[in-house]
Amino acid sequence: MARAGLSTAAVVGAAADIADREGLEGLTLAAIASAVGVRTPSLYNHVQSLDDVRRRLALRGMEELAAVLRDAAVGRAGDDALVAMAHAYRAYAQGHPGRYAAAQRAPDELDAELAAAAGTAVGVLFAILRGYGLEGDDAIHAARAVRSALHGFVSLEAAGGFGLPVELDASFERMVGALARGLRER
Amino acid sequence: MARAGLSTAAVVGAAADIADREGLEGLTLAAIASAVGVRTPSLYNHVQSLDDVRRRLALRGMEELAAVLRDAAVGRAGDDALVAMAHAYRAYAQGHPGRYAAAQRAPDELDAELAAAAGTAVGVLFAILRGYGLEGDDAIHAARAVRSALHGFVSLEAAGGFGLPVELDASFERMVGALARGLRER
DNA sequence: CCGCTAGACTAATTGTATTAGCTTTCAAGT
DNA sequence: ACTTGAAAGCTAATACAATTAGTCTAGCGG
Repeated sequence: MARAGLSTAAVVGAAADIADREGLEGLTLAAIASAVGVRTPSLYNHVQSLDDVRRRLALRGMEELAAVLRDAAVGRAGDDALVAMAHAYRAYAQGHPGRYAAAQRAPDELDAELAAAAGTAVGVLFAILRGYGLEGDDAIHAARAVRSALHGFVSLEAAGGFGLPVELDASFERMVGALARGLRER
Repeated sequence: MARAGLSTAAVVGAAADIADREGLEGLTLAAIASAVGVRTPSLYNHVQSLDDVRRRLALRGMEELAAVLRDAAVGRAGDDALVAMAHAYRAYAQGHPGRYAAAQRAPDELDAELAAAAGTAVGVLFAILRGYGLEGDDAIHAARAVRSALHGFVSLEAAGGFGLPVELDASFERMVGALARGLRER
């Protein structure tokens, strides 16, 4: 009963570590409680439910991803910006697989915060696309294609979907290069 | 106790329906048992565990996907084949989201059947790429890019990750067109 | 110093997977 | 037809996760 000095942020932080280490399915209230040194029901003083933890984790992941992308793109333009952003994207997904996976959940309508964070991340992409002269519908379609390629690659990579992990860096390089070419030559 | 005439295939079939309807998380032994009109423990006469069900579901999904892709590509070549295969891919993922999601799990080393099914599906893609003059490493990198784009698109689409689902068909068309161009112009 | 609330706890409920052991059906062999 | 044995159902029981209810106390505001 010695106050554990817990907080919502601490709970979500522990959840993030577990999700990154064990995967999203291994994220359990019991595991979180054990990690922060408390009994499971005590977590309910800081979060509403396991699903609430997942939502907060998704938000944190999306915010971190948006920040990483922005940092990568700032001060760059054109292919340079696109390549830097793509590598930052992949690095984040590799370094924080649990948070990245959590961030891919549907926004849930009510969840304005998550939608805002996602908007920030997509905003970085749109800024880069503007450097290619893409605006309006063209930019929307292009952004969807770029997101598809990046998300698809890191998802398949994380799932071991590419068979032998040989030459994955080269594959990614080439794909990003092809994306850049596709954006330029439209 | 009137023999329900159950079989492994029937269990997996019910599981496939549930997964497509409710999502992979909604796939529970209790739900399957209820669907086939049996008590939960009776399922163990036909499958080894819930994870075994998931594995068999993944196999079925990958086999179906491979068949669908082959059917779409057969008798076509070049852009025609690529476009047809891409649309078949998306249609399968949309029509059978649970099976598609199940099929994305890691092969698990031992699972030669799933690996073989995945090999068949990828083989269709390689055959199409050969029509673009791509062989060896070039084909591997190209296949990874195409798979990334397709999987990324259908995943984001299924997760509602694209915001408003406006113009998604057009986005997909354009992305596939860009893929075709990218393969040609290398 | 007092009291009250936030935050911890234990106990209990529900739902899931899984195992054990019993029972019944059905078909194959006599 | 009769026996019998395994396959396929069942109930009962265990273990673990999420969640709720209700209790207790630390430690801060007055």
